[in-house]
Amino acid sequence: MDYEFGPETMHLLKKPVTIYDIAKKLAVSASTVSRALKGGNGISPATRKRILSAAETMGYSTNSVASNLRRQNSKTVGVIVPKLNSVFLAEAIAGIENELSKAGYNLLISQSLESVKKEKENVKAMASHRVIGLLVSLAYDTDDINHFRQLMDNGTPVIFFDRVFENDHFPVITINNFRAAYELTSHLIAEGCRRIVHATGNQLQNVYKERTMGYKQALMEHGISFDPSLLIISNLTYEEGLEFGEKLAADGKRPDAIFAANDQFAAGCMQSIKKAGLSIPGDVAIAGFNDDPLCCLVEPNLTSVEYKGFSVGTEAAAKLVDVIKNGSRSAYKIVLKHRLIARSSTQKMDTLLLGRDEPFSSTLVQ
Amino acid sequence: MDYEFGPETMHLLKKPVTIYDIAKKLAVSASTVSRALKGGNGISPATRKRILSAAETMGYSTNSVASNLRRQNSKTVGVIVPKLNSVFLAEAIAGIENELSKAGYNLLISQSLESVKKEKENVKAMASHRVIGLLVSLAYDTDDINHFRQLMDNGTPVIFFDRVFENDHFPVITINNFRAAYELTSHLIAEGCRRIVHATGNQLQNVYKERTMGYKQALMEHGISFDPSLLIISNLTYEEGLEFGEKLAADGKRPDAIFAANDQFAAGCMQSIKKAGLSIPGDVAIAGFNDDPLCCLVEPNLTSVEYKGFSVGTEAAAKLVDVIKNGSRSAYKIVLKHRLIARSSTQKMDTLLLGRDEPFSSTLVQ
DNA sequence: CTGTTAGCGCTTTCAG
DNA sequence: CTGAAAGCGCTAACAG
Repeated sequence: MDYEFGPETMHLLKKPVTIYDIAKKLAVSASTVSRALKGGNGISPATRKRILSAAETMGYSTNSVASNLRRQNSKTVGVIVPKLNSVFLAEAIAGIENELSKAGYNLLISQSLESVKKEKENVKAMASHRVIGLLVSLAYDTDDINHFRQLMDNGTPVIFFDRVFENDHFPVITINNFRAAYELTSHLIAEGCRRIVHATGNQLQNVYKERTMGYKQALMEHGISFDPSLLIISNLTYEEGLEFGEKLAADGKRPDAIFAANDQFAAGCMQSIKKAGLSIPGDVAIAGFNDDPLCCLVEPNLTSVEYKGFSVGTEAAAKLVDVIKNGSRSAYKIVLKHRLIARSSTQKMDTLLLGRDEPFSSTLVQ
Repeated sequence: MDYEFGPETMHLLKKPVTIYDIAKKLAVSASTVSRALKGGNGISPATRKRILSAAETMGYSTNSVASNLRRQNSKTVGVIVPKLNSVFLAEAIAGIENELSKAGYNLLISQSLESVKKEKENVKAMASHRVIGLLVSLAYDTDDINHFRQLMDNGTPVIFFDRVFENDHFPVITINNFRAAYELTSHLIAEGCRRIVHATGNQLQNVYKERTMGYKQALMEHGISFDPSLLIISNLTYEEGLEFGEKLAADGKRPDAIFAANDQFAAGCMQSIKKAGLSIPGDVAIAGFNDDPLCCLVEPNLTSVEYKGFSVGTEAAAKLVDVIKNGSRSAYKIVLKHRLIARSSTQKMDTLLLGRDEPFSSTLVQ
């Protein structure tokens, strides 16, 4: 048999066998079959066995579409992320899938491609599919979350992770971005840096806004006045990092450190700064954020903030399962651990590895 | 209003509005509402307008579960991959989502975690959900594809990509792994390497098996006899690469090149070999496979075979859409372009960049 | 323990 | 152009 069911040959297809087919064959009622199939009580072991084996031989496959409609419950969870091809988000989704499949849920996934517009469409699709919960990391330009309102109104739990919007209605899962950036900046200052560039993203996004605040706070506390010309807003791609590094290397009044809000940008900077013949961290110290695997591949190794996508995903999914099953909310904000990992890209002094096994903020904060 | 719909407060939830609610409100029939909503003909512009605006204000959201059941067509495509947190697969899935969402389909995604057992469960779940098509990259230990049989039998198109199983029933999308490995090995030989290690994965997997064959073929054609002790079967992680590199550096009768079947392993080797004080490519040339972004981050830059996950995903999805819409099969095998990119990790001689803009094998092969 | 019955929300003939 | 009626496949009262 070959792979060629054209519009003309459709009639050749066996159509899926239903519980009625099984029922007829065994001369029982459909409800008996239904009961047998779902494995609870209220049915004799004998008939169950007959039904199960008939189902097997007839090639029966539950129609969950029908079942979902009838039970008003889809066993499907939606996930909306800005993009699927990012190490962090891929890790997060892996964590989510892992957790959710354990709980017997399926995953409907879509990407907003960093656009609120598509995000709104995605939400609508999720609503149509009657997902029983939604996990979301917001698009680059999302600046309010009214488009999630309707879902919430009919009781569908929505949980935000990583790129979130602080609010009083939905749980939110992040790290303490402020604190992490504060720690990182303080580390740079401790290494003797004074003119520290901060390259970051859209300030509408909590993650970037908070990191910027942490950066400013650290400067302030160390008596360094904030220089707006050292704050760079960028899309934080590797390429933009490259470009920025080039410009910086040519700069007469060159900064002595770069703190980028992600590792890609930092790696780009590193590349072009090395190419320009400057030494790292001697001339310019460089730090990133996320602790992407690339941190240990570039030379010198890149100082960064560890923030595991997999755990974020796992945590978000676990929280969702909890909310679905218990219907209650135990915390509206979960702050996950982070860890500053100082590597050679910032260690001008002979300092010790700063990575701490006792990270700053651990889990649950109400 | 707060986020706390417990089992006790469920009655507070507005339940979703149906077409009947709209119908009642406007004193028309449900079928009229249905027609209006789906935007075809057979309805007066005036009533359509009324219905549309009522739907809007009432917060109507199509119940696609019901609609799918009725139409016997789910508009949902399934994706099963060995894991979600791999650069290649994340790229592939991004490509798939991109293509499929353009066509108006939704994505049900699951990972087999490299286990046939879970893969089988995943297939069952996909079948239950009545996906209208399935895209699959196989698990590490999958050695037959009978578990996809039933889906095919009721006419659901299944398309394999990357890790595939050659067969006469389902389309398959890959690159010419044999050829790519052949080219890469030949390149190493041209650079003067003679004792070339090939580190690869499970030989049940087409991708690894074919690469091994390409490697052997190149050796043979250049009069180098195949030495089984130079063929390493591994899980190809970075860590295993590190380990292997260490062992190799200590080896008295050291090989002069490593061709790893992925970039992670190659990068690991590079790391520990550099640490051991050997020069790359002087003492040992190293090449990987996939052209992961890391290739341009490590030093020296890693020679690899470009094979873009995004295009593979896009191609697979496009093919699926085609099959779904036209029901026919135009080719059972699609071979995508690959490109050998020689970088400094293998260029002992002063050869030119080997990257060709006219790659070897382009698209469609029947 | 098993069967009957009545829908879940939507689409689709078929009549008007 | 609109309405009535039937039913997709399954589940859950409710009877027996």
